[in-house]
Order: sequence, then structure tokens, then C-alpha cells
Amino acid sequence: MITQSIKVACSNCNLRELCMPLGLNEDELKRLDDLVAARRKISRGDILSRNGEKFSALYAIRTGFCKTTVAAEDGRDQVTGFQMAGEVIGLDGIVSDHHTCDAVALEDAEVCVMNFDRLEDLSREINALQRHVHKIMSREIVRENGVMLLLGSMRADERLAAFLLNLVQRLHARGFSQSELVLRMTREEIGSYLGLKLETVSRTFSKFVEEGIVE
Amino acid sequence: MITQSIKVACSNCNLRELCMPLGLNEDELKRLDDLVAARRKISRGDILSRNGEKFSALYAIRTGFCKTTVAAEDGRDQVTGFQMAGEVIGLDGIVSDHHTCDAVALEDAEVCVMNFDRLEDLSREINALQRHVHKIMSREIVRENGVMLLLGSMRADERLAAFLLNLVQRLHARGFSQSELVLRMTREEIGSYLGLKLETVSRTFSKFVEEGIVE
DNA sequence: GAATTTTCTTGATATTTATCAAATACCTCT
DNA sequence: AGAGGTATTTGATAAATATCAAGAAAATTC
Repeated sequence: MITQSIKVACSNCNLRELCMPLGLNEDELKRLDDLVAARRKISRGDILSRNGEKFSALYAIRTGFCKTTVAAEDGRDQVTGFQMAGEVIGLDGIVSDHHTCDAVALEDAEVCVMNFDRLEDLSREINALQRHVHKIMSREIVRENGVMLLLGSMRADERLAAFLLNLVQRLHARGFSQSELVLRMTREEIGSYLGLKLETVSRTFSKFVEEGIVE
Repeated sequence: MITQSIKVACSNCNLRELCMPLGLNEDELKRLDDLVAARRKISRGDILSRNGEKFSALYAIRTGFCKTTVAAEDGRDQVTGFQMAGEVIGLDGIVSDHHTCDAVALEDAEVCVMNFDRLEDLSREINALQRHVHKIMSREIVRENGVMLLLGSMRADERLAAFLLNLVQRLHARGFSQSELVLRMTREEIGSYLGLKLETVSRTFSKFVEEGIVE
């Protein structure tokens, strides 16, 4: 685990509008800076947090791309999400004080470590922050509802299309192209997320190419 | 909409340990009672909250059984959960200030209406309540992770078994039998939740009966 | 309590996706 | 740049689940 001790500030961060509430005054911003105690650099394949591990902090992604997975008792595992800059990992750990997911970097990444006790303290004092924390958690619930809809009632091609559209939208909100994207995850990881086997994902991609929908 | 004006108190409620944090002092309990402004009785089939509707309150189920569903643009819909006494409905509405699910009573039910702005106010003042709200949302995220695992990587019989076990566990925690349960939902609703067609659910039940797993 | 509607079960068949297998393409490391 | 490993594609076949259909059971309504 490499934890940088250099002091980094939300107040200067170009992702602040993704991670943090708007409309804070200077004093509030300064206290926010104290919350993000450190950044942590992780390399591709590194595990940011592991199922069973004690929960103490949320991680806001600054750069890079991650996935989260849950495991069944028999070892099967399921990708539950792909996270990019400005998105928060670790909410699963709050309820039982232990993580229930693995979070893994799909490329070299940098995350801001936010101690959760301090986040709770601060969000009692800054209404906008409290509201923001609630919204982040609610957003995750709504996202997962959407995944349930996808997994429960869509065909393979619909699932893949919905997945790609969602990725492009999120990337576009971060200033990337609306028409191109680089897939950081493997066919197998996409398949796991979409409840499909990697061969089915590959075939569906090929079908999309044939139909001229994607290149 | 029938809203009872009779004053009801968390402090006397036998479900308090499910809905609310433990270890509150008398003063805190009294303030909690003020939060739950009213109870609302709903009949089977009634819609508690509807996709698109303005969000203002969470609902804690006091008696009865509900389901939540999300809808795709093309009209397909997906059951995202079944809720019983002590469980909270409405967390999806926080992020956008509007509900994104429909919540429907599967039998005559009674819910406690908790104004969310007041819940936020109060949870800034009562640490245990703040923590509790966070845990409730985190629990929902973890639950949905489990459903994603189920939908993404289990076969029909595994899905149904996991579903039944989960129901029995939750009912048992509420004092009901460990070996018997009454299903308040139709085969179609179970199927929607599990990503299966109602015929498949029915066949799988029949298989379980043949195998002597259930009656 | 009889009629009507809804839900459930079961069978036959169709469709979708998984599995197994092999060849190719792509990365990564030295 | 080349070797070795990993990821991807594609084909053939198998398995799981969906679809269509019809009768039985259960619930609801009048």
C-alpha cells in the first residue's frame, strides 16, 4: 500500500464538482481539504479494498478506472460496477463496518482516501455535505436498480448496448468523446457485469460491428 | 391517500429496533416521535409512491408487504425488491428529488411517513441516527449487490432457493416460523425479481416439491 | 355460493445463451 | 524485436430458459 503524504486539496481539484457539493464557502472548503487526508496511488491489478476487510474510509477516484466485485460462497464472482474519475467506492462497507466487495484497479489509478468517521463529523456541520453524501448513496441505489433491470429483463445485445451507452455518457460528462471509448476491462469482466459469458459478449460485439453500430 | 392524524410514537413501537437506532436517550426518543408525523394506511394494490413523483419522505413499513419496481422506457418492468415490516422504502428518491421506482402494497399495509428534510435535520443532531441512516442506505446497496450476483451468475433453481431462504430469514428475524412462509407475491412478481418467466418459477417450485425440498 | 377472473401448472416446441474447442490477435516483458 | 502468455474471435454443439397453449386451481366479485 502506497499512501502519499503530500497534502492535496479538494479546493483545487478539477473533479470537485463530481465528488463534492457545490456552493461551499471558503471556510467549508478548507475543512473539506482536511477530510481528504491522503491520496493513494495504485497500480493496475492492485486491490484497493477487499471483502471482509475492516471499513474505515471511502475512496474517491481521481484518475484511473476500477471495478468492484462480490463473491458467492462457491467462489463464483460477479462484477457489480465499474468506477471512473469522480466516483466513490466503499459505500458497501458502512453497514457492517467491513467491506463486502473487492475493489480492484483496472489501470494505474489514484484515489482520495476519505476517513468515514470524519466525513460523518463534517457532514453534521455542513448541510450541503450531508445532503451530498445522501445523494451519492441514493445514486448508487438507483444505479443498481438499473443494473437489476438490465440483468433481469434484457437480452444479451440490449445489455451490451445499454452498458456501452452508459459508459460513453459517463465519459462524455468528463470531457471525453461522445463517439469513441477505450474499454479498460476484459470481455470476461464485461460479461460478468452483464450476466453473460465472455464468448457471448464477443459475439455480440461482432454482431454490432457487422450491423455498423460500432467499430 | 389516507393519512391518519393520530399521533404515533416510535418510542412505543415494537419495530423500533428494526427501523431505528438503539441506545437513544429519552430526549432523543421524543424528538424521533416528532419525526414520524403520521402513519398511512394503504390497501392491497395501492401505490405508495410512483416513478417521477416528487420525493419528500421515506416510508418505514409497520405492517404488510410491499414491492418496488423500476420501468424501462419500453414498458417492461422489473421488481427490484420486496419489503416487509421494519424496512424502509424511498431511498431511490433522494438523489434526484424524485422517485425512480414504483412502490406498491402487496397486501393491506401501514407505513410510517418520515419527512426526509426533518430526518436530515435530526440526524445532524443525533449521531446515532445519522449513523443509522447511513447504515440503512449501505444495507440497501449491499442487498442490491447480492441481487446482482443472483441475477448475473445463478441458475433458475439457485435463484429461487436463494430468494426463499432470504425471505424465511427475514421473516424469522421478525418472529415468524423458520420452516413455513406465506408468499404474498405472484409467480410473475417472483419471476420478475429473479429475472425469470413465471412458468420457469412455477416449474422450479414443482421440482423443489418433487425433490422434497419444499411443500 | 355461483360466476368470473386471475393465477398456477404442465406440456410441446423455439430461442437464447452456455460450453467446449481451436485458431488468431494482442500485450508485456526482457 | 521476439517469446511467452493472455485475451479475443469464431465455430459446433449442448443446455437452459422462453414462448405458446390449454386446462386446473384459487381468489374475487356480485
